[in-house]
Amino acid sequence: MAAEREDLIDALAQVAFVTTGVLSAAASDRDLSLTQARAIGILRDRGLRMSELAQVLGLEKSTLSGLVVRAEKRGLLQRVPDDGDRRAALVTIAPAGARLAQEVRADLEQALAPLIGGLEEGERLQLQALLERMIEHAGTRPETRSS
Amino acid sequence: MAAEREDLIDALAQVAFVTTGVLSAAASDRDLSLTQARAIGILRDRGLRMSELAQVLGLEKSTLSGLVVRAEKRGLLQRVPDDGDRRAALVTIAPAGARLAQEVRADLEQALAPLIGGLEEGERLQLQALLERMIEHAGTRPETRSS
DNA sequence: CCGGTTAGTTCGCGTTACGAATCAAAGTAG
DNA sequence: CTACTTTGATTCGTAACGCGAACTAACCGG
Repeated sequence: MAAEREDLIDALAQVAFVTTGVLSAAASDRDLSLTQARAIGILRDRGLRMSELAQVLGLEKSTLSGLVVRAEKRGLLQRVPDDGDRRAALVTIAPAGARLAQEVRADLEQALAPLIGGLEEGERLQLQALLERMIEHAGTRPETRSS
Repeated sequence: MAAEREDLIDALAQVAFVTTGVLSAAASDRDLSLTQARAIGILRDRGLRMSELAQVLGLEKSTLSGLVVRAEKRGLLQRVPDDGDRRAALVTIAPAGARLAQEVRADLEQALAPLIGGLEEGERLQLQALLERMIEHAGTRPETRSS
């Protein structure tokens, strides 16, 4: 039964690589790095502070600075000063960024279609439910990083 | 029903990021890049030619060269000449690399434990089966990259 | 042999990411 | 009100990653 768990890990890893690979390709078609694509995807809904976004992405603040500067130069993101704390900057998505995010998302969906297309409607829902349960439990862990 | 599919995509992406994030952390604890970790994971079983490994990883041959050189310097991989074709080099895992792969894998398993631990035994098998079906259909697609 | 193809390597370049140092704004005594 | 510390973010130097173009070596068909 330990072997079973190992196989699950393998399957998870493989699917993860395929998914990120596809996303990375869709992103780079639009001159976005995988991380930039992630960032605009995350900011689709809400704005975040630099430090918050860095944590979500698992990056150092210094790394994020550069990333946001580049994205801002391209008009994909924008930094607005957080009123109430003049040190903090709120990163929000700009119209062009939202558009790009939409496109990348569409490409991702299309590229993954053959994978999930092989599943029945009910199986898709099952899969989604299982994945969402996993994500829930992921929140339990405080840190993804160790160093 | 389009919304359902979108949610599945979201769930897939999130799980993919968590998984690669965890793996990346486990790898970097041992001074391995995510790609290096992938490489030694792939070579766990079988040896591959440079070009084959490059394709599996979705990398350019030139990129792989550097990666293998660095890994070889650390005694993780080794290149043996392919007899029958003196141009080709077979990349195989070295003892130290196999040990590291084992460790990384153990860490990955441990880090993912809370996620899959929330599932019943039967659900785990279900999930694994669904993921494996997806991977099968992934093989149908000829190329993961576009440019 | 000789052109064409295939396997790998080398080189130069830009991007990504990290960590240490720095700076400004907040918070916290005393 | 003036220090001292903490927090949010940027800058700078450095290393690794990845690409594409150019190159070498070996195979392959005539």
